[in-house]
Amino acid sequence: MPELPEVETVRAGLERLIVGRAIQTVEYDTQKSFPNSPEDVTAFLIGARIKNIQRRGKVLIIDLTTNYSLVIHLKMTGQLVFVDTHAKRAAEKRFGAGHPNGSLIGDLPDRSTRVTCTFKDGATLYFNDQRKFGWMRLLPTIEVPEIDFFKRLGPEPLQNTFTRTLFITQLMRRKHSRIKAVLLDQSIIAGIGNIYADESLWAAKIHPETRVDRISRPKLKALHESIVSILRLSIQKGGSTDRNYVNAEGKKGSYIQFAKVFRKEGQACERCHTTIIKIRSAGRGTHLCPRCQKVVA
DNA sequence: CACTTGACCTGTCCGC
DNA sequence: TGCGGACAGGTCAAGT
Repeated sequence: MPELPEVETVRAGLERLIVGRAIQTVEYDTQKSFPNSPEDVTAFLIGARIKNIQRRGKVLIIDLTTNYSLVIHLKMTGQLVFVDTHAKRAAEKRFGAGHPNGSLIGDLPDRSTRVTCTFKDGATLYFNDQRKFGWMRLLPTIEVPEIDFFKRLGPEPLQNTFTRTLFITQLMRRKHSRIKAVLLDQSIIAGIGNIYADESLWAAKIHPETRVDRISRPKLKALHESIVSILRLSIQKGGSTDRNYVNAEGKKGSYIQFAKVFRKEGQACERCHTTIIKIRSAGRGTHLCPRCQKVVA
C-alpha cells in the first residue's frame, strides 16, 4: 500500500528524525526479515551513523557512514516508525500515559515488529510488517544500483526529466497492453500503485482496460499531467492512509479523503453523478466512473 | 508476447 | 459465537 507518496513521506520524516544518529543495536525476529549474516550486521551496521535517506520508486535507501546502505521495501503493510524514548517519557510524565498524540499505533514493539534498531541516544526505529511481504537488506552503497530491482525500475515520475515525451515513449513499450496494467508496471514508471493508478485514470477520463495504442494524444497528455499533479498533492497531504500506512512518526496521511474513485464504489462520481463501480483489472480491484471513463474499442 | 494465477502472509469482514 | 472463505495488493515466478 505504500506507493510513491507514502514512501516519500516516510523518507522525509526519517531524514528529519534519524540522520546523524548512531546505531547501537539491531534485533530481528528471523533470518527472513534480515537476510544478512550476523557478521555483516556487526561490522557494517552496529556503530554506523545515518548519512542520508533516499527513495527510488517505492524503495527506501538508508545510507550509512560505513559505506553500506540499508535497502527497504515496505510492500503492502510495512511501516518504519521512529520513537524517541526520552521525548515519549517526558510527554507521559507531563500529560499522562495514553495521551492522544495522533499516532495510529500503540506501544512498540508489537506483534508485527520484525526489526528493532536502537540508537546510542536512546531513540528507536521499528520496522513493522503485519503481512511480512516487505524486505530489508544491507549492502555496500556502491552496489545498490546494481541489484535487479533497481536495474529494472523505470523513470521517477516527479523528476523534471519525466517529460510527456518520455512518458509516452515508456508507455509505448507496452502499447498492446491495458493502461491499468502498464501504470502498475514498475519498469515503465516507478512508484505508481493501485490507488494512484485509479485516481490518475479517473482524472484523465480513461477506462483502465483501454489499450495504450488506442488512447488519444490529448488523453495521454492529460494522464501525464494528472499522474504528476496527483502524486505531488498526495505528498503534500502526507500520503494516503487506507489501512496500515503510517509515516515515520506513526501518523496517518490524509490524501485518501481527496480520492475521487478509490474505494468509492457505490458513490456518485463528482463530475457526472454516475455511480462509481469496482471491477477487476490486471488482477486488482479497480475503481472507475463508467460514464466518464469509456472503453475505446 | 500478453495475460492470468499462485505464492508469499495475516487481519478483517461477511455469510452461514 | 464460531468458522470457512474471500479479500486486501507489491512483486516475482510460473503457467496458459
